Order: sequence, then C-alpha cells, then structure tokens
Amino acid sequence: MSQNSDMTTARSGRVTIRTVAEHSGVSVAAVSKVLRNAYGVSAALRAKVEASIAVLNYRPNAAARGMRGQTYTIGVLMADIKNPFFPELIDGIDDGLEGTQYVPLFGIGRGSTSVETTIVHALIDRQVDGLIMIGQRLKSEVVQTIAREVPIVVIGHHEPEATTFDSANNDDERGGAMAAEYLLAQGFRHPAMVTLGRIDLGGSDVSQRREVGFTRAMRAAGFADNMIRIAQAADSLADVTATVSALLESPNPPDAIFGWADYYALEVLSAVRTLGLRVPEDIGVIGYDNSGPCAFTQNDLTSIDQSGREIGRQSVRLLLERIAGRTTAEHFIVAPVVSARGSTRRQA
Amino acid sequence: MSQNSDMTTARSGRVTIRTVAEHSGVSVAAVSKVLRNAYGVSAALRAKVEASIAVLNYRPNAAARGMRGQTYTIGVLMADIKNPFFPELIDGIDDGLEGTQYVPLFGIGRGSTSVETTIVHALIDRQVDGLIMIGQRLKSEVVQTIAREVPIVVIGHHEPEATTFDSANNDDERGGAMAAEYLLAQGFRHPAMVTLGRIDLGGSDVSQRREVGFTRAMRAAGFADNMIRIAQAADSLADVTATVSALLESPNPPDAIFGWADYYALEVLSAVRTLGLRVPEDIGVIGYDNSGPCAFTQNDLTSIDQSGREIGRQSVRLLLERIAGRTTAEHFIVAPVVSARGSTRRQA
DNA sequence: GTGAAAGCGCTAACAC
DNA sequence: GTGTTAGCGCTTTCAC
Repeated sequence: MSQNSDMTTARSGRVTIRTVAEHSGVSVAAVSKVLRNAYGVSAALRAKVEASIAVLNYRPNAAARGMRGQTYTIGVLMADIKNPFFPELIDGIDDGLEGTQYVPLFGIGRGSTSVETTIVHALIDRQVDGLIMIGQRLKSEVVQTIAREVPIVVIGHHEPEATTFDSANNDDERGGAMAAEYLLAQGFRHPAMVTLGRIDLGGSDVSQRREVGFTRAMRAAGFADNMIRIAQAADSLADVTATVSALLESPNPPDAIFGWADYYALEVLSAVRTLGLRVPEDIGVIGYDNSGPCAFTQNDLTSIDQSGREIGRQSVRLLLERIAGRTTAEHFIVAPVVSARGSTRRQA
Repeated sequence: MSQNSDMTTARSGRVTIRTVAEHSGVSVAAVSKVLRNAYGVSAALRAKVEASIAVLNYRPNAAARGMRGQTYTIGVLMADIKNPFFPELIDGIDDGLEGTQYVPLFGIGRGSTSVETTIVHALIDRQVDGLIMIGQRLKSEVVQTIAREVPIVVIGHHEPEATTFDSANNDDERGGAMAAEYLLAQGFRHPAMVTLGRIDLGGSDVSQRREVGFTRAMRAAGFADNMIRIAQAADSLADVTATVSALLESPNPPDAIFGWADYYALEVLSAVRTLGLRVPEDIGVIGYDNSGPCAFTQNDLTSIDQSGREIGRQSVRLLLERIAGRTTAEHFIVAPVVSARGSTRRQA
C-alpha cells in the first residue's frame, strides 16, 4: 500500500542497526563494532556511523543484544525499599557505573526469601550481565547456585571463603564491638542489643556478626555472659516495639539499647519515647549504618557508619571485573566508625 | 569430546523451549502456546508440556520473548528512592501484579530530568511492556513522546486532558486546601506553606496543585493574598532547613508550617527543633502523604493521607488495560483524608 | 489441534 | 578494515 521508499524503517517505526547501516552506507557488522567499541574500525568509518546514530537518534535494542552478547544491564536485588541505608549504597553503585554503558535495574524484595528468589530469576531471565544483591536473606547454597548462572556480588552477606562470588561489606563484628565499647565509654552500665530473630543463615548473616562483636566487647569489659542481654525481634517494626517494651519493663532494665540497624533503631527510639522515657537521659540509643534520618534533630541518633557509598562503589568495581572475566574471589571490607550524636550523650 | 546424547541441552547449559519440546515430544510452537495460554491446545498436550516444564525447571528467556512478543516486564521509574511515600505505592503495584506473569523492574532517578529520561530510554530499550512513572519531573511534551513508544501510567502528575496515557493520583488541590483548613480549625492563625521551588512544569505539578488548594482555602478563610505565605525551597533537605529558618526568623513568623510532602515535612520538624522551638506548642507542622515515619513518636506528624497503596493498585490496573489494547484515557483520582497526630495538637 | 518455518535486532565468526 | 552470514530463543503466521 504505502509508497515509502525506505523499507527498513517503514517496517516498524523503530530505527534499527540496519537503518543506521544503510544511512551511513556501511554494513550492519560495522555499526555493531562501533557500538561495542570493538577492534578493527577506522576513525573515518566510526565518525560516519556515529553521525548517523546521532541523526537517526538510534538506540540499540538491549533485548536483541542480549540474545548474542551482553545487555549492558546490571541487576540489583534490593531486599527492602524502606531501609534508609540502602539509598547510600545505590549512590555508590551509580558512582561506579558512571561513564560505562551499564544501566542498573532494580528488583525490590519484601522480606521473603521466595520473593527474593523470584526476583533473581526474573533478572537472570532478562539476561542481566551481572547481579548485585543487597541485604538478601538467601542461604549460602542458593547464592552459590545463582553464582553459577551469572556473576554476582553480595552486600550485607559475609562469606569470606566463597570463591564463586565476591562481596563488599564493612567489618560487622568490629562494628558490633564498637557499639558496646562506645556505650560503656559514655558511662552506660547495662547496654542491651536488639537484633534480628529469624531462621539461621549461618555466619554469613550481618546481624549475627554484630551480635558476636557486641558480646565479645561486653565480655572484654568484664560482663558475665548472663549479664549480656541480646533480645531478638522479628523483621517487623511492630515486633521491635514489643521487644523494647518487654526489655524496659523487665526487672533489671537496660540503660541503653543498641538497635542492630538504623531502620530498627529509629523504631527503638519511638518505642522508648512512647513509654515516656527520655533519650539519652533515661535510655541511650545507638544504631548502625549512619543513614540519612539519623541527622534529623528529632532522631539525633548515634550510629555506626559503614561507608555505604564506598561499599556500593566497590561492589560495582568487583562486578565489572567479574564480568570482564576474573574468576578468583575478592571480598572487600571497610572499617566502621562511630558517628556520635545526642542519643548517647551523657553529661555525667 | 562429550558423549552427551541430548545435543540441544548440551549446546549451552540452559534449558530452552526446544529442550522442553523434545522432552515432551511436541513441537516448539506447541510449547510456546502453552506458555502464553494461547488458544488451541488440548488439555492432554498442555498437561504433557507443563509436566516437562516442571521436570526440566524451565524458565523462558524474557529477552528472547521480547523480540517477537512481550517481555512480561513492567518498568517503573521511581524519581527518588528516599521519599518515604513511594514504598506504599510499590506495595500497591505488587498487589496489582499479583497473580499475573508480569514482573516489575525499577529504575531509580536522582532528581534530574536527564537521568529520568535516560532511565526511561533504558527501560524501553529493554522492551518493557509498559511503564509506570512515579513522581517524575518530565515536561508534558516529553511524557507524550514516551507514550507513543510504550503504554504508560503516571503517578504524581496531573494531566486530566491527556488522551495518550493514564494517570493515578489523589486530589492534590483538595488535599492542599484540607491542610490549611485543618490547621485553622486547630486554632493556628498564621500557617505558612513550604513548597517546591523549581522550573515550571505547568499545572501537572503536584506541589503546585497543593499550593493552589492551600491558597484557595486561606482566601476562603478571609486571608488577604499578601497574608498568605508560600515559601519555596529547592529539592534538597538543606534548602528546606534554610527556608524554614528564614521563615521563622522573619518579622511576623508563622505559627504553623505545611510541608508539601512528608519527605520535606520531616526536615521541617528537624529545622524547627534545631531552632529550639517546640512542636506543636510554638509551631504546628503538617505534612502530606501519611507515610511510615509519621507514626514514629519522635515525629508524630499529622499528614494528609492520599491512599498510596490504592493508587499503586489502580496504576497497575490502568497499565494492564492499556497493554491489553485500551486506547482511550482514564485518570483515576482518590480523595485525600487528614491523618491527625501530635504535631498539630492545640490544647487551647 | 498441531507443527514447520520465517524472522525479531542484534553479535561474532569468518571471508575477503 | 570491512562485509556476509549464521544463529541466539522465542512468537506467529500458515499449512495440514
């Protein structure tokens, strides 16, 4: 019907690599090489092709690229979108990806391992070139299985012996110890920790590492094991409140609480104040992550900083190296630092 | 070298539609029909194929599907990952997608329109079947252009006359009016609003609608235009603090502040308290969105609830209808409701 | 109701 | 240095 002379673009509205090839008078393969910065194209040809790409406003179809080569897509599994620490990691991921062709696409979990598995599969089925997993709760064997399908880097999961994937973390055991040491140095005498209660993930688990560090530091300070209080709260804010209430209404209440992550420590603050207690006069509170909300005056929350942005950057470096072919493992660790604020200030 | 008799799976490790076809003794086309629930397959054939899929643990390659048909992927552009209101929308999106084959994949913006455009292109190039845009700052013409390439639904962008895309929103003008009315009813006499200062997006802009409503309600209550204070703050928390300080240190300071969104109202709370003022005794504060953090005791922030989860659900319904072929526009609007808390309580 | 075969937009051998 | 061409794993006519 149509008298359109340009059959290749007439077919579908979309500009394809063919359109570009015809427009610049070269072969499809030549265009492909330019796109991939592949070896063996003259400057003249490259210039011609790039001009056509600009004129035609061509963008390669990533799905089609994925059928033979790469999609230039990095999948990111984010276990939870409400955790105020994760945005910092994402800033770091953006930093690391800057200047590359790669685009990060995110899957958002909801605290369930089956949802996390579904998302990982969805990402793999969409041919991502690599995967960063943030704070996921998958068992080590599951992570291993995934690592066989696609290069991965985990954040918030310790497995220093793993060889099939990389990780980027802070030293959570040290950080847990720092929380205890800092509270004691501020004059608190009976600090307790509120941690994550759940299925055992083994030593890879961040919250458990922090517990270990906390316990170790308390022992070193002369506390007997039965004087060290670690209260478990399931992964819901309501549960944190219940746990804090139980703790504070017990016979020998703590005078400070270490919330294992800011996300929960902010709820600890809320629970403490709901009980009519003052922070820090009646109860000191310390969190972990030093995330954005800590700085709000109404929170003014002391927290252990784990340099999230740097962790995000490193995770990208590691992943791109894996994609480029590295097969040995690398496990990046950064040292935590106390970020002191009003929630632990003792004027004694 | 290998004596593997099953050549089709030997080729690459991956199980493909071919593997399934051979395993179940039917054609590739038949398997495809089962996958898509297409018309014209007998129950017996379907059963055979489904059994093979289960045994082989087959998952279709979405990138390959996208070359001819759909990818069953919904792209979601989220303008900002720190906004505490968005998680609620995402819960609604998950609700709406439940039971379908569709998977949501997220692109995360950083407050810049060029980044937003890049993400939208990245999503389209990866052949998403449809796009939901949350709180994006793109101009109307840009949105129109995108709508020509892929079905879209916008959230947080009003354009009731638009015919090429759908939207899901609350009535922001009404909500802005409610904030003013509620503050006045609580006994505040000089409420001010802190809104978003930026390039004009026209009437589609949510913050502007809330301003219009706020202004209208103030006028209706007898305030002269020069008595109605609307202060602009750029899209950064530091700027909100500066704006609040300027407002409160001016000759005739307001006795209450309406922060145009919780994300900023939480910063308003912080700024007010940094100045040594009490909430609500010295200054009342009201936000918009009724997001999670409002309920924390340390925030205890009154806010206008816009039923985010419902908006998320509706956006999916609209998008799936568009994907299914609807070409007329539908613009969903839900009524806002005041969610009262301590930050506006006047004991007078 | 079922299958054969063309082709989606790319990449990567391999010729030239 | 450049072009030809065979697929990647699916969907979709169109025969039978």
